[in-house]
Amino acid sequence: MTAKEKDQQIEVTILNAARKVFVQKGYDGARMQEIADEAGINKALLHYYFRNKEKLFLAIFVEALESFIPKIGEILQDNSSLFEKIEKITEVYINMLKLNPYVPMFILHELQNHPEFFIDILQNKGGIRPMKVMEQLQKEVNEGKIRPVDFRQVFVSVISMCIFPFAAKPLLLGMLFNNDEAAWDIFLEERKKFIPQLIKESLKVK
Amino acid sequence: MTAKEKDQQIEVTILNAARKVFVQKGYDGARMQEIADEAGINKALLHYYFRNKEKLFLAIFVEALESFIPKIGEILQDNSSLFEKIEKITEVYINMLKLNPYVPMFILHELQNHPEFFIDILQNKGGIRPMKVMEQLQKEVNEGKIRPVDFRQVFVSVISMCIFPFAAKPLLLGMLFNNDEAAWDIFLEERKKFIPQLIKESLKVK
DNA sequence: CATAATTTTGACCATATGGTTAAACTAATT
DNA sequence: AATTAGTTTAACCATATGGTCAAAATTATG
Repeated sequence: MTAKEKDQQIEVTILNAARKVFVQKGYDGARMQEIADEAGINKALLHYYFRNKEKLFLAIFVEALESFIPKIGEILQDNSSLFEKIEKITEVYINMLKLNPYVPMFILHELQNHPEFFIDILQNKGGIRPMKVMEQLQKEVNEGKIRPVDFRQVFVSVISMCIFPFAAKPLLLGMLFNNDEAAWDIFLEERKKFIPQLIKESLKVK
Repeated sequence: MTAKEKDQQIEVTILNAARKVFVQKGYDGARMQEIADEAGINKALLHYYFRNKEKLFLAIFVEALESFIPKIGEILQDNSSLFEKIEKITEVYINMLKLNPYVPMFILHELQNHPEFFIDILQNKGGIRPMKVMEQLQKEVNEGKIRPVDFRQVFVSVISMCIFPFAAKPLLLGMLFNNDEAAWDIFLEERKKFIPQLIKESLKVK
């Protein structure tokens, strides 16, 4: 391994450690020492690679934002039908959330808690262009296939139904699933079908 | 004002200050000094009334949990019909969230972040008994009025659609509302009708 | 009014934490 | 091999923070 390769390798190691700690504990709860330990290096070296806590945090936060937000944008823009898009979003997001259940809460918590950081970031990474889907929806309304409805209400509902259960898992697992993780997994799998069906059955004019 | 009254008064003042700071910044981000300042007292006095940060935090957290969770329980238990219950939950929760938009995120964040605190609390405060509604739903299914459906999916969906928009407000406001707060308020008001209608139209067998 | 009990305060303490520095070590370059 | 540039470390620093304490101020009690 050349020096440069090793250099990049350690940077990746640091980012992995930082991601783990920041996402789980948030900016305020995260400790540079813990990140260093997790990465198997000492604190000074951590500061050598990322000048300070804020810079390191921002790297993780932007990465998280980039991995979660634009994916919706892509799907909304593609050529599939309205309901296919809802199915895709549900499927893609629930799968993503099963792998990274804490990321959305992390994003939302930091967004509320440290807005200073983000005024500019959101301008670039936080945008989606819903024009295309809105036209698709309007067309289906005009054709009498679905009832008139505010696109934003539908959109926010789909996203909410996908993401929120992961945030509320600690509560829901006790309340509705007797702390049975397997039942929870089944619930999530069924949810991939339930959400699109809920929307479809509700909007379709029959 | 007698001494006892003043005593209680200052305790309330402290709790108000603590609520504000903890809910906004979370346990890790909150500073005892800031709470003292907010309450207009000094730090030593704060420790005189609430021995330490954890005790003070717990008072606020339990209060938040008690004000948010049992309210669903009540509605689910009362004598109104299934759809009336969904309407009530939506109405009550969105109103409550308009007044306390940060509370649910606060609860969920701390629940993930400091589970040590909560193992026992949840046993008492985190329970709801969905038996009654489940029977109501089952009855309507048996009578052929609504299609067969997992109660938990419906319940989680309603809660998600109510709460999540408040958590995601910083993102949504920019993405869908051009940072227009008035438009956001209208959106929330319309949501009180949209959510029950979505469920109703979807479940009703026509 | 005098004494006891309670409440409030400023000064203080121990520790945790983000960050720095100078020296040691390693690897590339000549 | 010698020099240089880049990497890693241990020791340190300044500050923030939760928490304490003894004295002062206030309030209740005999």
